[in-house]
Amino acid sequence: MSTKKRILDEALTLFSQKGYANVYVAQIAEAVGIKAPSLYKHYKSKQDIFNAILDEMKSSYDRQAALLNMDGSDAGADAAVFSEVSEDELVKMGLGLFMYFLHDEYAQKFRKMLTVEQFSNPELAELFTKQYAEYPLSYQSAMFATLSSKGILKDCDPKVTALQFYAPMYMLLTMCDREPEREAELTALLEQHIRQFSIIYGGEKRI
Amino acid sequence: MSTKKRILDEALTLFSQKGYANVYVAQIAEAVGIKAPSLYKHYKSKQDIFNAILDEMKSSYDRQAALLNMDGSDAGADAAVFSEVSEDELVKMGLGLFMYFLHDEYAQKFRKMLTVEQFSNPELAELFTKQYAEYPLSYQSAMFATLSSKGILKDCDPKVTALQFYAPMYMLLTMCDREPEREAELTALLEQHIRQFSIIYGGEKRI
DNA sequence: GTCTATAAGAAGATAGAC
DNA sequence: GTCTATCTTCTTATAGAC
Repeated sequence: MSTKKRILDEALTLFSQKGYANVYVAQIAEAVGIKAPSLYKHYKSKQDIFNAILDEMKSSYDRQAALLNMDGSDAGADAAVFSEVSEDELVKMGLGLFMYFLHDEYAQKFRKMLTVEQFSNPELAELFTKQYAEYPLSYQSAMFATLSSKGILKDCDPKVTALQFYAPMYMLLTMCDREPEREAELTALLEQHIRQFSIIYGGEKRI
Repeated sequence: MSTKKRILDEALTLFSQKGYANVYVAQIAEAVGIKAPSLYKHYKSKQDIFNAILDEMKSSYDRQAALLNMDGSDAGADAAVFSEVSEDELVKMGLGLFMYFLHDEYAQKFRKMLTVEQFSNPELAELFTKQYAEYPLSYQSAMFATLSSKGILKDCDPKVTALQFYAPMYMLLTMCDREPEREAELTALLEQHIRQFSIIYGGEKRI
């Protein structure tokens, strides 16, 4: 990997652990294996490194969303898939997605960095809400709307239903971020959540 | 108010906005209306100020929990109260609690500070989880268990039910923290959440 | 308890050799 | 592109007068 790219990687790791202000350029340089002044041949300032990470973050979200079909463009089609799955399969899918977001290094570091920097400027606050609330909620909302219209799910406001499905998952994810040693316990709770949701919201044709 | 106390107040305000590392003792002093060196007559270091805030935070939580009967000691009694209320009253109570946590300066600043500092040490991570997940969940869990046993609520795992009730409220709260201008919109969503929860989980005797 | 002056050191960034 | 040496500025903290 190029030095320029490796600087971004190591900086992201450090920023996600300590926050921007607690990371010194010398630390980033050391992690990369060079001295601090060399770093300035690649980026003109520490802030410039942060901005580059943010740019990367924005474009990577699009890639990731496309990968997971979570860009909101095809929720109807996904709903068609969901409508065929059993409760066990729903659990498997939910857990799989959860594990991906929990363990994917890139995703986890982005999430932590945005978490600790969210109040440092309004642009980051908006990005945070979009990424971890708006986008997933709008996608799931579209999916639940389709499922409701087919009578597979109880006929409730899909936006609220999405909130009730997603918010617990997100809370458990952030708990795992803080206390990774509790992953097993929290994952079990996640599974219970999905099963109970499926029972409570299932229409005649239980999903 | 004593200078010593005012230092804590102003420091908390600044820490919650910018994070510990981005706040300089000179800024705290200026907010209090004194010069930085004077501050060292009250606290021996910047870290000492942070620790004092943390101590205050811990004890204030106990006071607050007692005030709101949210210390888990009396969830059964609260359930008795809940079992008598209508859906409208449940909404009113939920919104009231939400508004308190959203607008109470102390509560909001604590929450923001803990949010941005949660990964800086394991003790803070644990405190965060306790305060914003474990405690509220265990309280509500006890309450829902009582409601279930009385047939007022569907007979589901109370821990999961609490998660599904609380996590959406907490998510909306953090969204308001980031983008206060969206309060009206998000509060409306909160009300829908409570109403839908009440419908979905209501037993024969709808709460 | 508050001030001014200042020490001590950390951290971002640059200069210029290789 | 990387290094050593260095500059500059910022920041915590102390000394000592009032």
